[in-house]
Amino acid sequence: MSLKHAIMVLLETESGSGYDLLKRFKQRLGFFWQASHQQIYQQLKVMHQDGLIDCRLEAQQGKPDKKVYAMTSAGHEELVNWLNHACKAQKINDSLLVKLYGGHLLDKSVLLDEIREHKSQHEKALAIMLDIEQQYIKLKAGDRGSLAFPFLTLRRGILGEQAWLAWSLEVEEFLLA
Amino acid sequence: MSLKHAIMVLLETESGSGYDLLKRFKQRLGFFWQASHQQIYQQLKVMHQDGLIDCRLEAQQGKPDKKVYAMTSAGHEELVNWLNHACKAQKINDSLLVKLYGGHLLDKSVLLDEIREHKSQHEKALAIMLDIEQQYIKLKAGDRGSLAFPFLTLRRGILGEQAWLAWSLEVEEFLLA
DNA sequence: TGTCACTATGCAAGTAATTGCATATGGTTT
DNA sequence: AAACCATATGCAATTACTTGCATAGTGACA
Repeated sequence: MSLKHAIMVLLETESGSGYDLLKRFKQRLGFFWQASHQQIYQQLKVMHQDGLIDCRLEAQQGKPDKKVYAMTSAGHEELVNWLNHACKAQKINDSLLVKLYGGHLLDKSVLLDEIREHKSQHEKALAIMLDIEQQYIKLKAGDRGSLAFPFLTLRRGILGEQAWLAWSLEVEEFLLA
Repeated sequence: MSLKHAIMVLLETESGSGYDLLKRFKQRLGFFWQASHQQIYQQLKVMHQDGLIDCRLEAQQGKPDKKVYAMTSAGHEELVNWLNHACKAQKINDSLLVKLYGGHLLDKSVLLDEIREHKSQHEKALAIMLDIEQQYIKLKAGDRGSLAFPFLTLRRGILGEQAWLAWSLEVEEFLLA
């Protein structure tokens, strides 16, 4: 399980509440990792119990109270340890492909609709990523420093989306032929 | 959940035991779906209880008995129904990218090792897929018929692996710079 | 004035997947 | 003879994730 470690990578840079982390998660890791609010809150609770993170209550005006979490040294140690051990090859369970594999069982038009919807989702995602990429490229060399690693993950997102798009086009052509 | 449906897509074409299905799964869907033997046996049990598949005991010589499963009409109906409903966008939780995102926390050489290992895994997977692609391409048009849809999923595998490789090279260059 | 979105957190129940173990035979390798 | 691989199936415990619900204040919009 490494949702735990994904959260720690974010907390390592900056402390934050569950809600903060949820947003940062979607903005920064969302291109290659998805997690729901329940998952994050549950994990934070467990991690706190395990002493990997500290928790401090913070009262706010006009808004509900926050629980602000911060890494402990035990957490930092665990994270660095995890980072230094090889991770297993990625698991990709894609139901669209299962569907396509059994494509002879359904109507071409149904498939075509789904592929087009799929394509449009990937187009949108790609547009957003290319935009972020442009922002990064415009930065002066000196300002890029700490963003270099996140940028590499963004590149992965871009190349991944482009591959999806190229494939969607092949499938579309096949279905129309 | 669609491991159930992935299994049904396979059973739809041909009946088989859990063990058979496990092998077919790895050969045919393994490029985009991974499942362990426990998962498959458990699913088959549940699907049988739910009346989606039949089960027939088959004695064998020199080998353990088999449980041969086959689709029921209820199963077929459920499958076609699932195929006709849009599926949710794919979830991709990739720990290598989490690691890279926090790359400043570890030694470049450790990262480099992991990326190279990653690259080599994708190279191997790509080689296998390209090989299968060649076999398909060599077939005469008449023999391709039922393989057209599986071929499209193979293409997805190929494009996906190529994207991983291109990205690995970018990362490698960055780490060496 | 009702509805919607945003901030902020959580429980409870159920489903799905992983990890580790267990059994049993036959054939091949060392 | 021991080790290992392939065939063939499964349980039990734990971990991870999903689904649905619940609370509660603020600000904007129509």
